[in-house]
Amino acid sequence: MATTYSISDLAREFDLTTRAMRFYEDMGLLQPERSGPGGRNRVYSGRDRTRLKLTLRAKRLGLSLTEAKDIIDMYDSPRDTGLQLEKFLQVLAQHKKQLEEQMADLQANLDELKVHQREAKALLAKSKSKIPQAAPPAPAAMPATAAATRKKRHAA
Amino acid sequence: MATTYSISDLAREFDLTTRAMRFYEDMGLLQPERSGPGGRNRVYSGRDRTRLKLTLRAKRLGLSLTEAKDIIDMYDSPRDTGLQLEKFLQVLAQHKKQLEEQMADLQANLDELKVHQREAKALLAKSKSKIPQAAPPAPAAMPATAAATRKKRHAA
DNA sequence: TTCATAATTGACGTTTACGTAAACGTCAAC
DNA sequence: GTTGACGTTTACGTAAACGTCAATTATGAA
Repeated sequence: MATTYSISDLAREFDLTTRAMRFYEDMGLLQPERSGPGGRNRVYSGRDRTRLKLTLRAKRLGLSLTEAKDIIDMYDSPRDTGLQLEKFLQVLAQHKKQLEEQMADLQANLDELKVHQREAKALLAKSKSKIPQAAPPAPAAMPATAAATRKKRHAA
Repeated sequence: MATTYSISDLAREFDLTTRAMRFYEDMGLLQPERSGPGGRNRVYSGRDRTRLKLTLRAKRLGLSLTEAKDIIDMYDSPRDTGLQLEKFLQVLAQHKKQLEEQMADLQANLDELKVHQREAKALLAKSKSKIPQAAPPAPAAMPATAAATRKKRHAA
């Protein structure tokens, strides 16, 4: 039999609340089966787990849940005919372009960050070699970014 | 005299509404001067323009406006003393780590995307060389992502 | 049996990031 | 002198993504 998961299994593994998981289900991202009396309890498949993982990765990259769903569904959809394949390739190309744009943004941030890092290190070295208390000139330009700082849950 | 901008100048340049710009001001991201009778009209400096640019880049990478402000302010803040410099370097290192994590996410997405791309191309070639109408097997796994698909404004 | 633990379904609350009027001022053009 | 383009403030509305109860049920341990 295929491995399955309870809602709290996945919630623990990916550090999110069960509320969030049910919400993702409402959004159509997950489609767990049911078990127990009256089919009350949710049972998640490996496919659900994968989709959840992809969803969270998409979120970290700034996508909305709807955007995430669209893409995941596309990758997950049947591509039987040649027409579907061509359409699929089109969307892939577009998606790829977007990813590469984001890569550029990221790279720009990293580059600027490194400049500041070098600058700061140089200044620090100078202030240490000379007088431990001085007031060097002002900063230079300014970059910006930081990856998603996610909130911790009730993980006792 | 330094170059300045009106609110619609910047709104046009960065494709956002004036409402958004005023909102960014409320958030502390921009601090335009005032001009005209009673100092009603906003006048943006080059520094404002830079901060706006950085804000939007941060947004594209999935940051909230508050997160963006924190970072931009930090890069923009005075770092006179050695202690401030060390603190600055600490935060930089942390920020860098986050950026690199995001890089990894992005790279993973791109990699998976390329796999699918190759697969689809192969299938398409096969279906073209043999019969133009066939039904090959099911898809493989599934990646996920796409950069921020921003909405167009009233740009008539 | 009773108590704790994990699960369920509502349903209202909250934060973020603006949208969308409404109502007014100003200046140039017609 | 009024129309239009651009600017302002005040203020309510909204979509997204959950948080946070509340009320109920099932299961397993004590």
